[in-house]
Amino acid sequence: MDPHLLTTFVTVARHGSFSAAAAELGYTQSAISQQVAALEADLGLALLRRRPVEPTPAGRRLLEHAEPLLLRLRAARADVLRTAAEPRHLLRLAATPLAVNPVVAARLAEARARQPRLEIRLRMCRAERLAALVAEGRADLGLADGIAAPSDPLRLPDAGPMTTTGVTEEDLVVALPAGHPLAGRASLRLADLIDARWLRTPLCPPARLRDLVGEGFPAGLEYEGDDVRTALNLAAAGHGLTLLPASAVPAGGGGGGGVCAVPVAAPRLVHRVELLHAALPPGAAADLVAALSG
Amino acid sequence: MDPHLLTTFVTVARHGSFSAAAAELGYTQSAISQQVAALEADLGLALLRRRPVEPTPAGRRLLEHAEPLLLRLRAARADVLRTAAEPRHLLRLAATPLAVNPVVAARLAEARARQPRLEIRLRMCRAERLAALVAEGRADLGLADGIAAPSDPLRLPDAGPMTTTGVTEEDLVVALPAGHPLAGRASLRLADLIDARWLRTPLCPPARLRDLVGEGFPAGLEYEGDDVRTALNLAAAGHGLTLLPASAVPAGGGGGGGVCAVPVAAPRLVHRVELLHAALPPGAAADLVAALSG
DNA sequence: ATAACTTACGATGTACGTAATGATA
DNA sequence: TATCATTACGTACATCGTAAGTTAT
Repeated sequence: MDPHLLTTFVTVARHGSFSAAAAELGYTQSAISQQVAALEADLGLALLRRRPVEPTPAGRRLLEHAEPLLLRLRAARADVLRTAAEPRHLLRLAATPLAVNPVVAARLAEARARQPRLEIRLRMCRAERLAALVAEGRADLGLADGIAAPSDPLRLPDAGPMTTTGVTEEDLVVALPAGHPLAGRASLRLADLIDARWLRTPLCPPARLRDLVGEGFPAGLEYEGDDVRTALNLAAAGHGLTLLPASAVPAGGGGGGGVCAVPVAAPRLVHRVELLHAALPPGAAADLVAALSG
Repeated sequence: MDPHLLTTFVTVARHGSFSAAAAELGYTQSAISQQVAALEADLGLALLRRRPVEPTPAGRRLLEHAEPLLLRLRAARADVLRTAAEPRHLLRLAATPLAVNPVVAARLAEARARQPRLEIRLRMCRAERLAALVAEGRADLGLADGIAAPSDPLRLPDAGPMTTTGVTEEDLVVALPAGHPLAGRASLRLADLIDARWLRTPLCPPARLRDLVGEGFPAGLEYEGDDVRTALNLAAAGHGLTLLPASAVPAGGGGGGGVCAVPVAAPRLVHRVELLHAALPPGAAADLVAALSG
């Protein structure tokens, strides 16, 4: 169960090919073959069926363990290295697209006003990768957004010991095309929309949507990008509805061809932003955490 | 961050000695020295200060990560191997001393009555080790007991993905010596006992007691064993109070020199028993789980 | 026939043990 | 000075690459 072999195994399984894994990892096909063989010999059972390359049941089991295990290993390494790190004036912040709402942006501004030497590099990433990024120390702070019941924490993937703090909670709205029968309502229940078409976009993770709206919700268009205006334009054009924080939808829904934001009354849901970080590097990080936590 | 080196490092830190670690792991002193040096070189920082051998701050950090990491690694290995295991007729059960209460014992009997071929080997262990034992596959099922709010899960150490099921909940009582001023009461509040002396015993983990009773509770006698009758005898003799499940304290508190069990009315607490298991080996395990879950 | 994994084998590097050296109480 | 960790060095083993072999499409 050498992590080296585990990495190779995971890569082979992901590519479904020994040669592709070899290319990615910078080994020869032969070395990969030997490494997989060594892992199988160590465990005493076959992990991959060849030609086509696909995991056996035992292999599938191992895959479920290997990824989080390797993540924790990298996280531990990063954490130990942080104890000896230089104080940083540059903080690397990772955020999901909807996490930097007006409140968060304002608090970042306050922090920078108080600490002129503080530099911030903000980088966007998807929610699934955010926790890993922070755990591995490739970002100092993470801002994740998601949909939750009021005061409930977000369900983030477990990437080892990390601190999470609630930052903001705001109303959740459904973005409806201006001409939609429910547009203009003061609020609505998700149950009213059970047959509606939904926009599939990482802005509102499909997994979460399935929880909220039910299993077989009819899929509208799938938008793989994470630009809010694009999503709004698609919603306005009737490609499907989408759930967004109120602040992401421009006010004055009267304009022609726009979208209309209707708050979700039931179930009680909010759009929540959370700050997550591992052990903080010495320097300005602690101040920024305090500023963001409000 | 080779697990091999990590194991060595943890062992050295535990013994506070390279030579003792060498003896335990079956290496020479020299090999241990080289392994620790290799780990330090890999991370680029000192992990141990020598003579006396004790961890540096970075080393302490690494120790916090290493133990759970190695546990998860062993757990993953055990889980994968289980997928290819033979069906077992012998189930290895691990339990904390108070987990096998009358209800649990009865359910075990039912299961054995239904499945005559089923063999059970029951082994006692402390709560801290139980989760690790199950995760590593050294026990098939674990029965843990502890104190919790009604319907709340126990706070067990995280040892990787595991299923936990509530089995029983019963009243929590304070075992008081028969002559105690509060003996004979129908119920009491823990706050009434804030100045009482408590028996320190693994039967009622001191950490939990500290949560419940407050920080500086005066320590009575410390009993390192886990025999309930011994603890009751000590309580009867006035060495200190202890929290126990109602079924562990014999009824009829009138007898001379015995203990009197008084239920805890506030805070609302119960003695809870939970069943935990990883992926079940094929065979009788699933039936036993069903029987225990009731 | 060909793309893809496996096996054979030689070169390189890593890891351990023995033994000598160095440091500390 | 005795104990304990480190360093030096030789050996054994593990790992990788090249190249030949095998197998499924």
